[in-house]
Amino acid sequence: MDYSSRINTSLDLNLNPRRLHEEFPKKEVEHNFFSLGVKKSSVKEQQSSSALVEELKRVSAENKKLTEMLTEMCENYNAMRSNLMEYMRKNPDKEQSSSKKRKSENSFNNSAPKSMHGNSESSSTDEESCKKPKEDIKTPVSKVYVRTEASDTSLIVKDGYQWRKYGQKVTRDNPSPRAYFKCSFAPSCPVKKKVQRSVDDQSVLVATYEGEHNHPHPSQMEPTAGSNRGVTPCSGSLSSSAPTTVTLDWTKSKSSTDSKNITPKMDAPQIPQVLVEQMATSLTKDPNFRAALLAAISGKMLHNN
DNA sequence: CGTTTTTGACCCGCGC
DNA sequence: GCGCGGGTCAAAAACG
Repeated sequence: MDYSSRINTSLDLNLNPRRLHEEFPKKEVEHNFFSLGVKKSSVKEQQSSSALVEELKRVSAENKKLTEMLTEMCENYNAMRSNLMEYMRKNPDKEQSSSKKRKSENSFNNSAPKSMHGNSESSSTDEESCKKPKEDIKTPVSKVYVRTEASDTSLIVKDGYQWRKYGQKVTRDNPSPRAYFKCSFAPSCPVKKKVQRSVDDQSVLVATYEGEHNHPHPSQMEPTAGSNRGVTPCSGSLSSSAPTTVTLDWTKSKSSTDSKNITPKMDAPQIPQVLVEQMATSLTKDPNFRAALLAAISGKMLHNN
């Protein structure tokens, strides 16, 4: 796998034009890269590191922009879903006949908005919320679609929590096995997770979360600046509505040196702006993230050389 | 040696 | 009541 060719720190969000190459003469970067381990302080190196800080700021801004886009997208999705609900209410007999419990795994394809294509989109199964009112109130269900390498056979979805596998089954409607996990971070945590490959796209893992964590997120246990309560954002507000769905594409971050430390956790579609900024801040403060970023930037530049 | 994973057995709800 | 299928249990194996 070509490590450096896959990492592009710019997400082309039109935040800033790519001015990296103008600011970094290649030799200087190379010098900076190879002298990372050796404590040397030259004027050039300081310039390079300040440029790196600039780059870091740019990436942080992009990250912020991304989360804003995600929030906006989720809002659009919610609006679309409510439209769909309204439509289904007006045309009840058209949709009702096929609502069976065992079709719930497949149904996201049928109810997905037609304007989207590919498999990076996600939609909730409205029928789930309609068919199981009791359970929805008690145990909120959310779905996360994770794109992985197709060759990767492990049903592991890194979401920052600690899971213990307690079962695996081959279900009727999907040839790939479904794995059952319990949250093992706290003994009393009731959250369960089911992970199964998508029928349509074997490279997509479908993780279904049931319940709410009754403990802080492990990554937020460490002393960071005033994290309010340190609980997974917004999960409580979703308990009575349809299952939440989020799509993540982790295939690109997989080559990162320490991607598990920056695992995105997106249980909720609507992320408060304060939280977004906290996430961005904590990312930029994380030494592991900085090191990984540094390696990625340096690797890309060396590759371009 | 403690923890986690594997996997067959078992339980339970649902449809016929 | 019976069979089917999803979900869970628990003993054994694997792992660190």
